[in-house]
Order: sequence, then C-alpha cells, then structure tokens
Amino acid sequence: MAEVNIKYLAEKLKLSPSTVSRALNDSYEISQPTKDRVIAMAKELNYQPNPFARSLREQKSKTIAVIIPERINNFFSQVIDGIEEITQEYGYHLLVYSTHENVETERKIVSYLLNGRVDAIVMSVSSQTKKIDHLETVYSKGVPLIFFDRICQEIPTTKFISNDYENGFKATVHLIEKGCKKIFFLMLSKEISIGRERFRGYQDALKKYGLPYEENWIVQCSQSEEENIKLIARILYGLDRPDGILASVEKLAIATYHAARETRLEMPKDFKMVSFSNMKIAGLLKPSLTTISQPAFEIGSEMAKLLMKKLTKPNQPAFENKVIQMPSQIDFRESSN
Amino acid sequence: MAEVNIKYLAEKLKLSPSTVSRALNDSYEISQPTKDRVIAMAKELNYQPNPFARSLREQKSKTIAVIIPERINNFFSQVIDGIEEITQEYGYHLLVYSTHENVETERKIVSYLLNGRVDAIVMSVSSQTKKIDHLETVYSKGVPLIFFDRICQEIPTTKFISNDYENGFKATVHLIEKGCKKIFFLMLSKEISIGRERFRGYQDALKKYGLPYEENWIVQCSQSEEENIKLIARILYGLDRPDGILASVEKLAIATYHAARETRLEMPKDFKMVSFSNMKIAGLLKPSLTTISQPAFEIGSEMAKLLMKKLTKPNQPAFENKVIQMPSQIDFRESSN
DNA sequence: CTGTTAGCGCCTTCAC
DNA sequence: GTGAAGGCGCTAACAG
Repeated sequence: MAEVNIKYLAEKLKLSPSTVSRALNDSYEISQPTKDRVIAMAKELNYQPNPFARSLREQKSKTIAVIIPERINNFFSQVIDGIEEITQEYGYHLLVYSTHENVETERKIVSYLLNGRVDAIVMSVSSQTKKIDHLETVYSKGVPLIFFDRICQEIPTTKFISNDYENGFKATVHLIEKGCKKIFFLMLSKEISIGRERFRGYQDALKKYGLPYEENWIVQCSQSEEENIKLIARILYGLDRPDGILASVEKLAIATYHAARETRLEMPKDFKMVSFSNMKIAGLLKPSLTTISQPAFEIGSEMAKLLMKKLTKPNQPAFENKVIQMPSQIDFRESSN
Repeated sequence: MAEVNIKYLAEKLKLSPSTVSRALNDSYEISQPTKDRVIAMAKELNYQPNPFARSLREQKSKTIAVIIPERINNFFSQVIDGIEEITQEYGYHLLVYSTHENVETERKIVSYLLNGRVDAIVMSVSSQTKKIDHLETVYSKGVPLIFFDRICQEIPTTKFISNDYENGFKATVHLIEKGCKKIFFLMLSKEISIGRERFRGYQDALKKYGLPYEENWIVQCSQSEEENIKLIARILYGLDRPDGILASVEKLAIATYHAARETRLEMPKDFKMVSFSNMKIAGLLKPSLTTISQPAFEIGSEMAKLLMKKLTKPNQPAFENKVIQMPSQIDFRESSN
C-alpha cells in the first residue's frame, strides 16, 4: 500500500512517532511550534491515519451498520438517508446490508458484525424472522442496537416505529366516512409487527362503527409482485368485490394499481383506497392515492442522533427498553380529479 | 470488548495461536484432527475474527465504498441494490456515502477513504464537481475506481453509463413522430455528463427532422424542487408553451406533474412527455409518462462483479480506460387512457 | 505438523 | 516537551 504513516512523518520531521501522534491528536504536552510543523507536514504529504490500526487500538470503529429487509423501497431508502446525514456529520461511516427478507441472510450479516466491525446496529427485521437467537447474541454482546419499523419486541432495547395502530384506525375511519362499507385489508405477512398493529387499528375502527368484517376480507399477499397483482385483480373484479381497500404497505398499493391496469379495466369508479406509503408521487396517480406516510427520514436521523450521543459521550447508559412512536403524516387531500 | 480471540482459543485448546490461525484458515500444514478440534471450539465459543486486526495485517479491507450525489432517487437506490447483492455474495462489505450534490462533501468523503479503508470505490460525481484533483488523487494512489452515470471523463478508468446520446435521440424522435413540433428540453445542470449526452441526442434528432429549436426551449432547472415547479408551471401555461417535453432526469418529470397539479390545471391535452426515469410506476400516472429507464440494478451488479473479479483474483491489471454502455429500456407503451 | 517471533500502524504508559 | 517500549489481534516467515 505504501502509504504515508506516522513513522514516515516522524522521519521526515526528525521527531519520534509518539510525538507526531500526540501532535496530530492535539495533545496538551506538545509545544505549539512542533504541532504546527507536524500538521503542516501531514497536510503536505496528505497523511490519513490508518483506520484499522486506530480501530484495533481503540476498540471502536466509528462505523455503524444498518440492516434492512429490502432496498427498493422508498421508506427504507429515506431512513438510510436520514441515518447517513447524521453519521456523516459526526464523521462516522455507514455500512448497509440488505437481507432480502431472508432470515438466513440476516443471521449471516449479523454474525459478520459481531467482532467490533461496527459500534452499533440499526435494523428492521426480515419478515420471516421468528427465531431471534442471533439478535439476542447481538444484544448480549453489548452492541448498541436499535430496531425500527419491523421491530423485535423480545429484545429489551429502544425501538422506533410510527403510530401504526392509530393510523390503521384513522385510515379505516376515513374510508368509512367516505361511505365504504366493505373494506378489504391487504396484508403482507402476519409476522411483521407493523402489519399486526395496523390491522388491529383496522379491526377496532370497524368494530367501533359497527361494521362487519369477514375473514376473507383480509387478503394475505406474498413477496411476489406478480402473484399479488393476480390475486388483487381477482378480488377487484370478482363478485365479492370491496368498495374500499386499506393497503398495509406501499408495494401492495402499487400492486393494486397494476392489477387495475393490467386487467385493462379502470379502477372501479366508486372505489377508495388508503395506503401506508412513502411514495412522493402518490397524489399524482389517478385516482389519487390517499397515503399515510411514515416520517422515514426523521426516523433515520433520530435513531442516528441517539446513537451518536451514546457513542460519542462517555458513560452513557444502555438503551432503555422503550418504543418511540414517531407520528406519521396523513395526506387525506382529495384527489383533484 | 472482551471478545474471544485466537489467543484465547489457543489457551483453551492448548495450542499456539499460529496453529489456531492456520487451522481456521484451512492451511494445508495442519492435520485434520487438529482442524476439527479448532473449528469445533471456535464454533462453540462463537469466535469471529477481528476484522481490523486482519485488515491491518493483510492491507485490505474486504470493503468497498459507493458514493452517490443523492439518495432519494430510484436510480441510485437500484444501483446500490445491485452492488450490494454482489458484494454480499463475495463476503464484502459496502459503505455508502451521499454527497448531497456538494463538492466539498465529496472531497471530504474521498479523503476519508484514502488510507485503505476500502479496497475500491464506485462513484457518481456531484453535479458541481469541476475541479477533480481529489479524484486524481484516488486514481494515482491506485485505489480501483469505477465511475457510473455521472462520470468523470478525465480519469482514465472504467466508466459505466447507459447509451444516453442514443436515447436522447430516440426519445426526441418519438415525440416528433407523435406530432410534436415544439419540444422543450428540461436540463438539470450543464456540468453533468449524462445531461450533455442526452442533450446532444435531442439536438441531433431535431436537426435530422429539420425542426427548429430555440435557445429558450432549453429549460435550465436547479436543485430546488420548488423553484423547478414554479419555473415549469410558467412554461407549461405560458404563451410560448411547448407541445412536448423531454425531461433529462426523473425529478424534472415529477416536477412537471406537480407543476400541472399545483396550478390546478390539467396537463395540456395534446401534450406529450418523455423522461429519463427509473420510477416503476410512471405508467400509472395520467397522462402516463413515457420513460427511458436505465438498467440501474444491472449497472450496479456489473460494476460490482468487475470489482470483485479484480479484487479476488491475483495479478489483475488496472481497469482499462473505457466506457461501458448499458442499454436502457425504453417504455414507449401508450397510456391506456 | 506445530511453536516462536515479528510486524501491520496506531496510541499510551512510562521514562527522562 | 519529547522519546522508547509495548500491545490491540492477526498472519506469515522462520524454526524445529
């Protein structure tokens, strides 16, 4: 690699490596003139400290990892953006991993991170994740850990979510007030915490308004977009069709539009849909999509701020076992057409 | 940190650290029984090698960095996804940085990476980037470097782009064939290589079909979404309005739709637009947006494959100074309405 | 086949 | 105010 290192700087300056190191770290024991000389030389030779030597010595990496289930998703992209903004501000580095909704991959990724590679982990668990011993290992090793969105309740650490129950409730009420009487719920996976919360809100809203609901109004979708489109198309144009839909995640709302398009039919005229979604252009669709968008960027930056505080200040306590609910933004604007 | 390390394993096994190390690395010098013992113990104690010690020793990090101008962009997200898929396959790690279109940030990020933190860099330059000494430094230090999308021509390394000139041409021809006679070009920045190429295609298509074009048909947009929307709204409903628009980047197409929406007007009825865009749902808009989408995921994975090949095989030559054009996918489907 | 030693680059305790 | 020495955890040369 033939990099310029402290030893080399020391030779050039006719000083010892330890003096150079101290000067660069602005130690009080070094005279100002020496500091100036060292810093000037370091700049001239474009000296950059070797991060691995430093990490090895200091037992910390100034790096955090974020693990998400899938990348092509506006929500996760925005969360990462929020995290990155803060880590950059603090001079931290950000490793990104995607599990592709696969627990085995998740286990592997987590194991890579267990020997000090990162100072903290931020993650949203894969929808398949049931056995959580790998997450318990992380926690027990004392690696600061924050969950968001798809959280793992069992691990007693801080979790960031949005007020999913409340929003599921409000979304359903909105549809009811628009006159819907037969509201279907598009669900991605029973395992996902957010899906369950939103679903509870949906159920309770129906109960409160005295509306019935039937088992088959809960549409179990899969990870396959194609299959979802087929499934939803059958439902949209079937005999027992809904007059309203609550899509529990963005991809299912999109699938619904595609279902309408690919079957060469228009969306049913009297039809209303609300979706949890971070699509910036949902309002541009026709009929426009009412969205409940999670404060993704803010969730990312708040998590990162919390982490940075913990990592950069001495003697911070472990994260509390609490759930922080960030309020979602509900866009109930009417479609202009 | 109190981690289990090789020394500790060695004590437990009553072996020397070097034997343990060799056993774990499956060295031919170690007997099978010893290997088995060591591996079993390592597994039992959940041993994970310290990545920094290894990187320090080996002078390589098994990490690559990707630097992009902005995250909230479908194209870049998809590229990162493509890269990540391959790096994960090879057991590499991926650091992600965003410059927010700021050259100073770009310089800072690059400088962090210069002392071995990463084995290679994949980047798309910020739109402001004119002085390129920081990029030359990277190149001269011998860090494998690949540019994509917004490339830096001056550095003699491998670059990945899509066939922008050709697509600018085809898009314009498409509009002409649809009967447009007054086609405006929405441009983001004169500094961006892809913008220039697409613009050349546009110009040549107009020339070839003997259509005039005027200076003020080239709409210079900015990084500010608000301002872009205002600017485009003025143009869309002005006296000298276009009958067709070629948007050189996705965000400008979206701005156009917003401009139409916010002015509470419909898009002009006879109006056609083509945009370079990786929005999956462009076809769901009304009027649906004709898109030229870059093979983002493939660009990411191809770049990563090239890098992995170079990094994992011995004695690979430096990257050739060549531009690899990945064909875009043009969706000229007619809007179903 | 296994053990001893040295060094990757950095920081820090201890000496002067 | 500065220098010398040791060690973070790992691997590879050198011994045996």
